[in-house]
Amino acid sequence: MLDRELKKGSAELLILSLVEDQPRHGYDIGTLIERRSKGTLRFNVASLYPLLYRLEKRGWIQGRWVEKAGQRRRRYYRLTAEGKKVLAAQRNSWREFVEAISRITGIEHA
Amino acid sequence: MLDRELKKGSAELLILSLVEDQPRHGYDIGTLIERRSKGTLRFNVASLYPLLYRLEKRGWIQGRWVEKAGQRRRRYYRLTAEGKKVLAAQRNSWREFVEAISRITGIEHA
DNA sequence: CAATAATATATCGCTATGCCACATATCGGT
DNA sequence: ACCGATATGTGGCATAGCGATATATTATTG
Repeated sequence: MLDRELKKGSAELLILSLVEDQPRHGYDIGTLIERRSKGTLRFNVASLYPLLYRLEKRGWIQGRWVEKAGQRRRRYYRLTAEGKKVLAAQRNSWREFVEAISRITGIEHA
Repeated sequence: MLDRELKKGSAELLILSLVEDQPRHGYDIGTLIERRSKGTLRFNVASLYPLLYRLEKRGWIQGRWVEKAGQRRRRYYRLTAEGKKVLAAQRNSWREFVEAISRITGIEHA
């Protein structure tokens, strides 16, 4: 119903936003989304990790393994230059999308 | 990533909202969504019609054939009592969803 | 110290969804 | 006669979501 990019947009938008300021690893991203949304949003690992691989393959994020004594290895993802552009575009798409739904359903947002 | 209801929510929400005030037929719903969203949202018929059948099967909308001379038969859908409840719930879910995304991505809405 | 929870990444396989492409039918305009 | 708009409908493919399951390490708690 919306163009392909927009539809996948909300999931991708969340991840790209979270790695914007600092590199984060998958598990961190998953728990952050759940906590910050107060439980409204939840990522299943079987969706989250494959999505991270897709984003990396597209060159929007770049991962690297970090191993520290006393903790399991983690793969930290940072936003690439290309990813920054995509994030900006997706933010606009999201705004447009929400406005469109508002116009049709009559829902107002705080 | 969101619960099943929420995810299908946006598509269902649009349809339920549009048949809230008056019965509408499928083609009308499709063109209305496209026009009111100024092209941002578009329903493919191969998604729209099956979705209408699903909503009717669940008892949220009720369709009836209307045949008038000088036009092709149309199936008009009206919102059922059950559908009204679902619509109210989905409006709340949608608001929650948008707020959650806003909190995580830092996007403000007009 | 043994069991359990939390952390962290990973994948199989089922189901549902989206949509391209195509099909059918009627009406109005050119 | 042809084409575009209106109107409904479907087969089949590609993809996404996710429950279930697996593996490995560290922290906690009885």
